[in-house]
Amino acid sequence: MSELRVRFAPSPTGYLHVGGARTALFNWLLARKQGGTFILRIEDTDVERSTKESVDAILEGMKWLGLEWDEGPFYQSDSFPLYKEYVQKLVDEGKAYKCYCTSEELDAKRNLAMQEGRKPKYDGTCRERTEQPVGQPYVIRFRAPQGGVTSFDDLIKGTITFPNDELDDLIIQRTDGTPTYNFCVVIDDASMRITTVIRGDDHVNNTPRQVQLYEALGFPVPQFAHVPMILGSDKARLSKRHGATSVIAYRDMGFLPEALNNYLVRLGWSNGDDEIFSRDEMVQKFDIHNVGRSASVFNTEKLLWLNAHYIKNGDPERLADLLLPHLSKREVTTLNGPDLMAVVKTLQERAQTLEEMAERAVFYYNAPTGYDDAALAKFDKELLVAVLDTVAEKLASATEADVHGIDALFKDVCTEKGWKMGQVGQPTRIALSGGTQAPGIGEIVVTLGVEETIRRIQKAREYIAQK
RNA sequence: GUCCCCUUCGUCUAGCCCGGCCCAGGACACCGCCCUUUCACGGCGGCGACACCGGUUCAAAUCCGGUAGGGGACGCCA
Repeated sequence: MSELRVRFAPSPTGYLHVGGARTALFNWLLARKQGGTFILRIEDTDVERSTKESVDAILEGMKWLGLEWDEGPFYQSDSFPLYKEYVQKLVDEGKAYKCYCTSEELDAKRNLAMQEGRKPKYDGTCRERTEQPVGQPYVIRFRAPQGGVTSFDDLIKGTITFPNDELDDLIIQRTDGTPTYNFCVVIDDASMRITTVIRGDDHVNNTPRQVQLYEALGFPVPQFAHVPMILGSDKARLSKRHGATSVIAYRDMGFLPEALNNYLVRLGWSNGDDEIFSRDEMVQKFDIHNVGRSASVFNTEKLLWLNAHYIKNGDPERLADLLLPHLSKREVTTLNGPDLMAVVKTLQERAQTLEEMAERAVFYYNAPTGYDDAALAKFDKELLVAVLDTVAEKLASATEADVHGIDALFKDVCTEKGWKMGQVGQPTRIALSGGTQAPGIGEIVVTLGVEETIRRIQKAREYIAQK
């Protein structure tokens, strides 16, 4: 067990999105790789926007991806007394002070500064104030060091330095007495003894403030690793407008968790030219130093390719289980039809998602109620009838019931009657599935069973004869 | 506006730290061919990038400087 302690700290204001999932994955990976501890912490200091539903959605997403945490979930809202204590400590030491400026005044000053092209930072009105108004609402601000620089060594981006003059006295406690984000993270990361903070790129600018806080509080400063953003196809920050961003939405669209994990880990991180990683390989090969410095675009095409790969190589039994909800969504019941595992096997090489697989599996359970007339029109009516009759007849007396045997049977029909395989296979396929996009004839017949096959062929024959 | 970060094929990336093996490799997508009873799978091939400008050097994708473009932050949100 190493001393490494990392955490994933989402704020419960929505579902778990792919960006957060990747951050969580990197944390998890590093913890597993180094035998460290992965902690889940819910950052719900914003009582207004945090919801129980969001917490549940996030946990559901994490579990689906298999990112099991070792400690937590901890809730920041449970630590309010702790934060208060530290705020008081800073005030007592003169490292924080009360500020009576109202939000309105602050907004006005900010806007003015922006207009005049200045940095919209707090002007320090209350920093050196001596008289303390009684009964007036106030916030508490951190007395940030002036002059000099604050810098830190980012595991991904290298050394990053900020002039202290760019930083202002941030609010650490609101008018209502609740603590703010930048303060809470520091207290939490310190008290949870986090050694490495892996988080989104968008936090880089918060880091120097936090470093100052660590130092003011006398806590050791952890290491930081800021992972680049995930962008949409237009290179703008990924949002709903680019399509699905929720991890659970991907599950519902028929993606496998291993595919999403594999996709996400390759977004920003690489191990030479490797593309496919099992969980174990990921853990074994992951190295935070191989995470790229630039943002990457989320590309569904590649995710689809990976998903198809994992479907193709997946365990049919497990896939069958996972397929169930997608079938019931289509009101398909597998009770009176072929074995679902057998069905899955015929579809593994033909589906990119479980949704697609379910769609393609429907005909196995619900006999076609209509046929692809356009496809049928390519053959003479007489030929169709003759083919279906012959096939049904042959099948009725068939002794072989495996795929090879059935395929051989169709070949025999062709040689005996002088037909081409296309003239026999295609009509039969349409008779059995209703359309032209289906698994191999032998596979369908064996999966469906000879009896049901003959029934369907006869039904199609009737349909064609009556036209 | 200010600060911080980023910039290799359409996309994900290797290479960059430790210049030459790179007129830049892999993958997805796309195009073509092959396989084939459909749809797929698979195989083979093709298209396609070092943002730009200077400098250092015998030699630069790799080092240095600048420019441009993009992203992020600037909240009593996290």
